[in-house]
Amino acid sequence: MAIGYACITIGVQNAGLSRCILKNATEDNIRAITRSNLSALETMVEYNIRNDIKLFRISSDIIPFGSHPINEVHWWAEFKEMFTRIGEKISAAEMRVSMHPGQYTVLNATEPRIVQNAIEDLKYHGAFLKALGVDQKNKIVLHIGGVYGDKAKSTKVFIKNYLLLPQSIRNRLVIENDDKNYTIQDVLEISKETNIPVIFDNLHHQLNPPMEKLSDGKWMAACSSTWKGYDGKQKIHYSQQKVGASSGAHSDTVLIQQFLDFYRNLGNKEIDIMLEVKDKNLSAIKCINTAVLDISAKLFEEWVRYKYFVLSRSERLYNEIDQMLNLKDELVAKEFYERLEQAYLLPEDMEAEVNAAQLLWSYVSQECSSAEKKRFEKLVLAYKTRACTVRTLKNHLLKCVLRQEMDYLTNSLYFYI
DNA sequence: TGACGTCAAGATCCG
DNA sequence: CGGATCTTGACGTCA
Repeated sequence: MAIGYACITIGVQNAGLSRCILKNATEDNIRAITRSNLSALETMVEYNIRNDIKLFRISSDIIPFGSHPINEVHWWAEFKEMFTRIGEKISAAEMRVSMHPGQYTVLNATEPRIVQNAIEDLKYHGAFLKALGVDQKNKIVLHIGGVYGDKAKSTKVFIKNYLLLPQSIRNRLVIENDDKNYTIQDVLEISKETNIPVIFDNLHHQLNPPMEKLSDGKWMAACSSTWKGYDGKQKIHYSQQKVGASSGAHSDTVLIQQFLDFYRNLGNKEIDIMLEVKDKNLSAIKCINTAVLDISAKLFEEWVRYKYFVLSRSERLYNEIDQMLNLKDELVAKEFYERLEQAYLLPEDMEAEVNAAQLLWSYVSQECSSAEKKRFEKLVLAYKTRACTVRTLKNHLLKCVLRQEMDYLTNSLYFYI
């Protein structure tokens, strides 16, 4: 069992990805962005290792224009050392990585150029994973594509084009149900003919259920047998609908009770769960700490990161959690995270925000310049009169914290949520 | 033709 | 100048 997240980390320094637009895609710029992004990847991998996260999706944007003819950089050779080093860290930690070309990579398109682009894109993803030196349990996830008014015919085209792919790419390819066109039943039928492993996506399934009505558990069991030993453990995607948003939109955070209901009903616990959620690594750690690990030791570290954020929302919740953590015997991860969720959902309270900002300021102010002091006071006043948002205030505090290298505060989620 | 999804870059406006 | 707030980009399908 592993639980992981996709592409980017919240609240981790030096882990941001860069990109460029076509207009700026010169050889030098592509090279510089590639180097920077590989360095960010290494930071994210190290973060995952520190936090016992063993499942991670690598962003398709990691190489700018990775499958576009404008990119003529032989990045797999030029950055071989970095790839090898990162790949070794991944393997040594028994982390499983994946990549997921988006909705615009359409292998079954009617237009040959689009099919060719899709093939190039899959080759790019394959080359990236190969450069890392990770084995074929590290997958490339793909949707089936378009329907073009005839699903049976388009399904055949998908299979035909799949068979055109190099064996090394086919070895890594797995297919997923989508929220509009191909149901889990459609995808399983394609798997029957091709032996491609199938990813069950719970939210897509909810929005696009097949004619045949089975429980989620039954569908996941059906997918389970598409995963062979050399493919690694069965993998699924899990997400929750964002309330009030357009259907299919991912929630800001994974609500832990809802996740536990799903998790406890899983027949097969030997399964890897990729979370698709806005707060990324934060929800991954939440779910791991609640469902997988014995967390009492980990929770205190979590609290160090969250505490000022909670204080900025509510002193009552802050005190409740603080007291809860002192009663170690009665410590329950679920209750801890449910209180964090309450804090998330509370509306902004100006008094609480000012209170938290001033507490942090009492640590920061001891070593700051008079200009920083002046700006802080100005921003507090501005915030109180609604002339600026609390974000501005937080950014200023963070800038002071980073300049002073106050390590215990730089990772505080107060600054990032 | 616009919506869909992604998320930083880029542009623009404000004080 | 810093910061807030759009808009753009690059991809393809579908209503």
